[in-house]
Amino acid sequence: MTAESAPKERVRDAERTRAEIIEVATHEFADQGYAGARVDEIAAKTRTTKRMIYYYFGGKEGLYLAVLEGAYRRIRALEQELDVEHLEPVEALRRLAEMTFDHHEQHPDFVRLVAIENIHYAKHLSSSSSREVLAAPALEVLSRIMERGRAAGLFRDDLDALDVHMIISAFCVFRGANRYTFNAIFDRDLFDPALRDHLRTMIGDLVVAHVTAGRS
Amino acid sequence: MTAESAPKERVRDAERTRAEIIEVATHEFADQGYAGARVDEIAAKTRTTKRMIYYYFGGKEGLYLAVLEGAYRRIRALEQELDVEHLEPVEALRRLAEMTFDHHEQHPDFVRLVAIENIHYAKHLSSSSSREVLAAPALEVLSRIMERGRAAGLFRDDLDALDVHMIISAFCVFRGANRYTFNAIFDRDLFDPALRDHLRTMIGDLVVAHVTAGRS
DNA sequence: AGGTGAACGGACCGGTTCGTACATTAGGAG
DNA sequence: CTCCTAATGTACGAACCGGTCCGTTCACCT
Repeated sequence: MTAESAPKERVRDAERTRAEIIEVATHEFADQGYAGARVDEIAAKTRTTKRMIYYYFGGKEGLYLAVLEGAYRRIRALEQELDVEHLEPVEALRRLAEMTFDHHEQHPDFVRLVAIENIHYAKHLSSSSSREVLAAPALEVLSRIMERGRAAGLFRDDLDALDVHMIISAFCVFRGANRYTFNAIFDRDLFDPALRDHLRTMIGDLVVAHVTAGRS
Repeated sequence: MTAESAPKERVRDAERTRAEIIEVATHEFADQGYAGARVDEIAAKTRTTKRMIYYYFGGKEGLYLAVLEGAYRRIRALEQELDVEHLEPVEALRRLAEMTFDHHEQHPDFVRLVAIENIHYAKHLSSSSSREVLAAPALEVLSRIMERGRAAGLFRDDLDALDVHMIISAFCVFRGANRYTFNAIFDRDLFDPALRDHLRTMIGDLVVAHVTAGRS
């Protein structure tokens, strides 16, 4: 034994193979779309063969579903980490918006997969193990912030948390999902590092202005 | 001659055939994506044959490009109609936002084609007859409104028109492009007629709150 | 050690799909 | 009327692509 801590490099390792297929497939589907992605190509970029894709996932659609669920699972895990309970409502809201912003910037594959899934009318997401995968924890955090803000008389009292979530989401998703056509038309790269802080501040300003509108 | 005004129903009509192909292809590409759309299927839904697609557009990619350019051309034509010069800045801005909202609601195919084009990194849009097709007239209208708003001391003076345009666009595009996953996750159909007025008012409120933030 | 089942590889198949060669007709010009 | 070309239809080919068949090898268990 040269290394006892290392769990021994097995030639045959189901979990290892499965995970590698998912990883490669995530990039391929995100890059090419569902119809555009090629099972042969995914297999080729793996250390294993196409046979294994069918062995583990049943087929192209099964693989896509696994990719989608994996992506949502990872995102949900990240969302659950955020803790803004200790901040005052206005600052907490801004931070939530900025964290969503960072989040979407750091996971372009996820943003693209969501766009692709929408092209397919979310039919995979609708069936899947929906109820378990879904339910964004970010929304619960937001609800709490807004409750506190309302109680303190800082926020408007006619607002729905889901509406506010949509505003933040729309901004951050748009930036990632539409950056290419936006750049082609307006010649502005929304992912230009020099623009990042500006946009990040903007979504904070925007949502704060909205929930505090009418209050001095 | 049974009808003199009717331009005679010709059996062979290049423009007619061409237009019908574009129309059908627009729906197919918007519905299935580029890779998902089938040339045979498009041809079958036309009164003509696949041969004509290759005759007029050279191939699948050429057809897609023609569809994309046509969609942008139609949208641009609509944008040029809007006239808010007679309204005061705040109302004008709200109206612009609401018109964009209506606009995206009435042209779901366009919204989907933009999403699809982004999946392809806007490579078709970037090459194409870009400079001519692009340049959204809506942005010029917006610039004028903001200039007037600033001059009247109603708007903040540190805002960029393109930023404001992005906010409006993000909201309206998100509603159309992400409605399916949003509905799957939050069980709220963003195109539910009962919700329409609420969302329409919201984008107006949002953008007005943003540009007037800090002003009493 | 040897048996057993999970994990794996590679060749292959059948339908699909983009694209084309070739034949044909409509309809206007002269 | 005739010719000539734009416009159109039919049939087919070749590559592609998702999916499967069959055989092989590894790792663990007794």
